[in-house]
Amino acid sequence: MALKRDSLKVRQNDAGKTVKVKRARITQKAIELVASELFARKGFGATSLDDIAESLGATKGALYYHVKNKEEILRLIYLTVLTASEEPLRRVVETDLPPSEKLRRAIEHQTAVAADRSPAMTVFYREQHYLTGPFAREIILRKKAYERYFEQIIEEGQASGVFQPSIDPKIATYGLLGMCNWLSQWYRPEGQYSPQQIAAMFVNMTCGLNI
Amino acid sequence: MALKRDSLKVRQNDAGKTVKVKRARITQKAIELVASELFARKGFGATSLDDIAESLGATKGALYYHVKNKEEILRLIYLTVLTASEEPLRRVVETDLPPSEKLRRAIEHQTAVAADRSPAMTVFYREQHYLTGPFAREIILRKKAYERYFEQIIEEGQASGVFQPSIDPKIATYGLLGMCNWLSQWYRPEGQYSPQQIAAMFVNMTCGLNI
DNA sequence: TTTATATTCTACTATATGGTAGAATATGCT
DNA sequence: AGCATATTCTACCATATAGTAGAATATAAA
Repeated sequence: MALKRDSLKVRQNDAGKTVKVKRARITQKAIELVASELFARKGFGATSLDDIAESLGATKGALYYHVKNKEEILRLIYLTVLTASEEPLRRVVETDLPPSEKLRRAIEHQTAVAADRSPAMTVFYREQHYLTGPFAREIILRKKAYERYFEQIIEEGQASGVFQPSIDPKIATYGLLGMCNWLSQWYRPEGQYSPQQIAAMFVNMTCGLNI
Repeated sequence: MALKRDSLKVRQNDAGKTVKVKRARITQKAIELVASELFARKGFGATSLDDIAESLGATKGALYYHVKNKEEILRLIYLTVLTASEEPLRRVVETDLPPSEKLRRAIEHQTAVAADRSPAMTVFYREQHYLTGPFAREIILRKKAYERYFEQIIEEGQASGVFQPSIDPKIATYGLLGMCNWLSQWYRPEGQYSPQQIAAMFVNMTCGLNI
């Protein structure tokens, strides 16, 4: 079922000379990207390693030169999403901006991540139960820590009297994250609004947090 | 691996008489409930029919007397969630209440559904890609129709001048549904707040929709 | 008790798939 | 060119599991 790749054939180049084209080489990143899309579309369990290999124009055996097993591919996706998420949010929290502005930026950031890592995000919030061992525990902890950033911003706003004190910061965090992360269920890049525009509407919707 | 069920043995009843105990009978609903929990915890793809049968104290063969195949179990779950969701929301939309009150009730309803059908909801928003054929298409349509209810409420509120006109009703709907449905990722019945309390906080958060 | 029906169990098949070993091929260096 | 290394391919194994057939057992009615 593996595709016969052009790259294995001898081709004519621009000058008409026959040259052996470099074999299209597989990389970990390529595996991760292709897998993200397949996992998002068909699910981790329903995507076979043969599927992934075929999408890369290679065979299953080649995959195992770059990754230890199927779960490692999933691990790569989780690490990518976390890496893209954590740092920027941490920086927002550590600025001196007023809480409402911090929250605005946090929402913008979360929306942006959900939008442009769309397939990876879909996987991130859907296939966690396939992770096992220490890595699974690590993800749980890092997700909790990530939520804490949002909670901090909200607590700060409540302490300085600009956010409603009647809303539990944890619940508010879940609400905001749900709103933003849900993008992975509906967002399409070709849609009417940019992630920034969507984030702006979300901010407007939730200015109910302000007093 | 199948459990030997007590119900197959001859027991002594309270009066000391030996009686044949009724065999614990499997029903479609029992299969659906057990499967909901297993699917939510391990995923549809990673849950085998043997797993489900074992949780019911039966064998796989018995399952096939009540359902046609594995996908039908998933279909049952989807139908249950939709049945529990659609009607009450439709009634809210069709009342004469002011839009802001309609929206409050809609949020309350959505939160309640997400909370007390928790495993089923997890499955509902995670395993849709395992549905095939006409049923898959039906689900897509009914989900869209469901979103339309929310959009209607928001449009109505904007038309009567009580909701901000700058927010696209579709985006607002996605935001609100995301907020509520995200409960399936974190809600635990033994937690600090009731679904009603959570819904009240969500309503407060999003009163930014009001002018 | 007998009989018909409903329900479950046992044992099996066919298939898909994660993973592996070693051969084959490409690549880059000397 | 020749060699060592990196990378991919082919062919295979072992296992899990959806689904099936028919025997076995329970249930209810007469």
